[in-house]
Amino acid sequence: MIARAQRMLGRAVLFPFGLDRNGINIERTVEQKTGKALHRWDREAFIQECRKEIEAIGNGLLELAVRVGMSADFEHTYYTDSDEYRAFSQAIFLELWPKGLFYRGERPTFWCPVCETPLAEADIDYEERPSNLVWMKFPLAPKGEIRIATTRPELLVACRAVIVHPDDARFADLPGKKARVPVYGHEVPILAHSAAKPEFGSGAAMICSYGDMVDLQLFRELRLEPVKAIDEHGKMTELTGALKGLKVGPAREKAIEALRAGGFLEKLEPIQHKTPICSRTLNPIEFLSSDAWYLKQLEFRDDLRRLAQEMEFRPTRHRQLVLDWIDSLTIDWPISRLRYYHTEIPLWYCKKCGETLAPPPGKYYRPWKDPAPFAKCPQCNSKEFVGEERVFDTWMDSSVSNLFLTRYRTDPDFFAANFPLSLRPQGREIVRTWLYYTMLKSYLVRRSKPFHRVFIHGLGLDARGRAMHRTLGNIIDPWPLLKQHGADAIRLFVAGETNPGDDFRINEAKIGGAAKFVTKLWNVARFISSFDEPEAGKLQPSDEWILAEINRLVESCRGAYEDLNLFLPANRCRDFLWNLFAPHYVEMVKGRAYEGDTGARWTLHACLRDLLRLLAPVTPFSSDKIWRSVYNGSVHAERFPVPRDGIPASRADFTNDLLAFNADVWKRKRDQGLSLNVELPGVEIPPGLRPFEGDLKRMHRLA
RNA sequence: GGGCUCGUGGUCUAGCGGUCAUGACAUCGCUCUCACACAGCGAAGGUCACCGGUUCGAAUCCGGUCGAGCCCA
Repeated sequence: MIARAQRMLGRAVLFPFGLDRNGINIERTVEQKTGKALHRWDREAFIQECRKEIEAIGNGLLELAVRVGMSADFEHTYYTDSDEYRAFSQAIFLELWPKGLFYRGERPTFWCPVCETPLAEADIDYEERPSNLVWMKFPLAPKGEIRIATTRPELLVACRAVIVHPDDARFADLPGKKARVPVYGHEVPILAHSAAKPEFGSGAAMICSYGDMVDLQLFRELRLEPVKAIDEHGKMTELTGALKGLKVGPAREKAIEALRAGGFLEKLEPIQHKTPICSRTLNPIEFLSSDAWYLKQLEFRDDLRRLAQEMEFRPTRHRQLVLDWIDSLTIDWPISRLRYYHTEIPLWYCKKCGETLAPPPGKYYRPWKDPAPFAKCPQCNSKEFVGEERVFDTWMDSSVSNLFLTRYRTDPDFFAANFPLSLRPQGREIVRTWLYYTMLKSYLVRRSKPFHRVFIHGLGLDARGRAMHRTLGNIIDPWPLLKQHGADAIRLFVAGETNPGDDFRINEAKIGGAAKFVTKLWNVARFISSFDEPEAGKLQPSDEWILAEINRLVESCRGAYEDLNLFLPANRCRDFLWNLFAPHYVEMVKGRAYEGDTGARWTLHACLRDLLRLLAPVTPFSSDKIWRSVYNGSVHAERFPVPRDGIPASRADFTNDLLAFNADVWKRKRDQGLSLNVELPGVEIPPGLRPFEGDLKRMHRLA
């Protein structure tokens, strides 16, 4: 709708269509369909399977995009899993490589035990989930005990310290002493630290590798030695003794039993616990130390905040979403994933000296299968290399779509003319990923904002107001709605339901209501098209009145479209046609129109032309169909109308009186049980409406 | 705990200082009136969340309370 509106405002619009087809989502689909986890597949076979699957899904989406009337350049649809796109994504990586922005490190990060890969902060959601707060007693040395509450008793073996708040009087004498960890028996120091929350649990917390973000920070800060209690598959390691091989859930139960048996368990308190989960699988994530590639981002936060200020946002308040996200970042971006259907990280390692080697940008590199593009290691002259097996986080690809589309690297003139792009339209739910990462990449590559304007739309919600989720099973299939009500009705509903940026509940009854409007438009057009359109006409006061009204409509709709607001035109046009034009103006001038009066005929056509053009971005199918059959060419090749000169705006001042008078006459007839086409004697035209006397008398058959 | 939104008839929404609060969908009644019964006309339905303040006057501005949603901690 935005593309169509911008075109009708006179702009040349580049609206490429692309599908992001890399990633864990498609891999998960294949895993679930075949019942075979990725890491048990042959890599090549798995990639083939994913490709087959994504082709079908992608084609379905493409078909849907066309059917709903997206006005994109479907001739040049791009796919992020094409060799060309992947080569481009790798090229950006390789371009940034010499700048030292990437580093490799072994450190604890977010880890999804289901996907078996490290994740970035952006991949993590938080959800309130029921949990047990386990109250335990830790013996003190030489005597006494301390009460500690935890939600992660299975991590006892990895406990390396106990903390209490420095101002907490209950524990004032404890810092400096030692506590003995139940079941496992090792001693850990009790420390005063402000990270302890006095009001949570007993006020004392155990610090384990790694239960949560606080654990992670404290291990780093206090230089504690981590213990690996959970492995990459989400199972307990042999260090946990009796828990070995269990998944986290059962291990927790068993740990509680062990505490109970040892007399350490005090009580279980059911609580709602904010649990970090993988945004794709919705499984609780773990904090695991693993080897990963990182892209620096924390040091650029001030610049990114500045870029966010330099871009215009629609609605303006949604700028806050990206600012909040930038503020909340705590680690650099882990960009490597232990997955297959992604863009490969284009790196090789020297087998002998371990040197990391990066090839020149340009080609599509698959280090896990391709021969190394090097003759010898520049460090040690060795001729043997190992290809990197890991892949990029998909957002590494998605975050360069703007550079790809502006032909960075391939067409300098085109790039110079089109970067930054004028507009990024996208959903609210991917601000912290697509928008944020694109800002980061454009900043690193060009020190520039990626877009002039960012349009952030809301989400379509189900009937109960919940966002649609595969796991919730509440996804609404658009096809039956399209078949029943048509694309225009759905578009009109979506545009007119809520203000720009707000979420909207998908309401089939209201889509039906929108469909009625489309029918109404069609009927009005049919009526008007039964009259020839004169070159010009002698305008009567009624004609000038409706032209003054439509001038106002044109002006407000143009302004709204400029501002990327579809809500206002959708509603104003509906209101104008249904509540003003059709029942009042059309009825008033019918008599004249049938008699061939040029003023009425010219005005009817003028209004229809304006309405069709104003509605074309929202209801492109019907607007165009009508335009083609009544006038010439396509409405989509037209510009928006402009207010007509020579119509006094003051003519619109009659509107309220006219509406009131018509309603009054209709009411009189009905009170007297008269049909509308029956003559009604004895009605005076109010003095204020004298100019309309002729039309009003004929409309109501006033004697 | 912090930030951002928002609370208007059954549902969704307009109005953002000044006549009896807008329209849509749903409900009810009447009507085939020469574009349209996928219509027209009419009816019922609202303490504009609550409390206080500013003002001649507030749904509309200000403060607070309560509630909802989202994001972040």
